[in-house]
Amino acid sequence: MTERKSRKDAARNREAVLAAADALFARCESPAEVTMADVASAAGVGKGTLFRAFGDRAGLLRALYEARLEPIRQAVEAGPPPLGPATPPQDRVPALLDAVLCFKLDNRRLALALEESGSGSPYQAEHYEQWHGLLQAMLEQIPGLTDTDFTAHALLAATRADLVEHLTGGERVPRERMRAQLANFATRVLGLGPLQA
Amino acid sequence: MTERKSRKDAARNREAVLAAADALFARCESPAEVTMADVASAAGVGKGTLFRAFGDRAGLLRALYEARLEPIRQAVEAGPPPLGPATPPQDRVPALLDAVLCFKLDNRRLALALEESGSGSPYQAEHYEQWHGLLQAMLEQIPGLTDTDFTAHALLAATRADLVEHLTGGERVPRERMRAQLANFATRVLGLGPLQA
DNA sequence: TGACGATACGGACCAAGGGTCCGGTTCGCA
DNA sequence: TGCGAACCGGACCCTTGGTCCGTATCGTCA
Repeated sequence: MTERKSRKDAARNREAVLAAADALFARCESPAEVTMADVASAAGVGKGTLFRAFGDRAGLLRALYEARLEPIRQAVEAGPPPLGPATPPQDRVPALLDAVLCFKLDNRRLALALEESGSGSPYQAEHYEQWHGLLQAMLEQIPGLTDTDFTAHALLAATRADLVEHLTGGERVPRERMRAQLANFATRVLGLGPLQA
Repeated sequence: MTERKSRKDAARNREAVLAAADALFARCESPAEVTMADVASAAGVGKGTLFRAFGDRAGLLRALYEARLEPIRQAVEAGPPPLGPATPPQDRVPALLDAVLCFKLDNRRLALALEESGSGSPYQAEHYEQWHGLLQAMLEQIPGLTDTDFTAHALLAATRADLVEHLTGGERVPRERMRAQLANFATRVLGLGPLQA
């Protein structure tokens, strides 16, 4: 491990900040109304501590996001089917998209905060690169598909946090229905046989 | 006309502000680095004037966007094929998507500014509602398609400004290639016959 | 044309929030 | 137990969106 041991008060504070931020983003309506000062005071910590630990607001969001994302990443990299690597692409692509969608559904506020307030476009984020790369590699193995780079982007775009938020919050689309619609859409894009209702 | 006559200095200033903002957003790298004060001074106008004319930053962006969008809207509502209403849906859907994509390509910075800095999600914007509604109505007329609401969202998501920006700016995808890829993607989603390279 | 009410102008001003700084404290190792 | 390093935290700074009000301009009516 290259990680230098840190003082335990520092580690404790880092955890406190993560927990507090998590709670605040979950509680609040719009991520914009959670200020860094709020997070600091909720964690019982000074702003200096917060910024030293995470660099800036985007850093805090990223750290939270990555922590939440870890289980899914594990399941994708070395888990059981249909997410794991042993699954044929035709089934794994929809499974991956479904996992991403469910993640966004379960972490609406957080994903929203990261995508909108995160410095620059979400396309520069490391985890996006990973999802896109993986998805593209899977698409590449499906015969008859071209433009896998663009197709991967387009499929992932259907799971954008603000779209998900709009569908659930504004149009009141239930979770299961949305998952079915995305699966249907993916199936159609993959061009697998005649789609059924 | 319900529009009350305004004083001509007001009208002149409004135009000056629009022109200045247009130029600034086109010139600058990221829309975030164009401040309201910049726009005001570039237009030779005070901040008060600017805010009275447009309400807030989002209002200015919207006004600019709408002005740019007008020609396309016209072409869609009552123009020649393939954009006009006389075109069969199978051809009109790709045409519409292509038009939207070209618009985003031609107005990258502006669209980016509106989508990211525009108050709230871009899904609350009036023009998005219009595009989505129109697209959905067209999809509805294509036999064999279900989930037209979601499908319309997903197709439009493939033309999001930050994705377009990422593809052109980061991945250096040429304009024509991108248009072809989107057309291909749309075709596949519409489920029309076997797709060719 | 002169005067007057209404409207617009514009820059000083305000508030909020992200990010920085540094004196004081705590930690952990010898 | 002593000491240097690391950390703490809140006061402070600065940018930026947005407001306010005294002043200038417009347009109309006599």
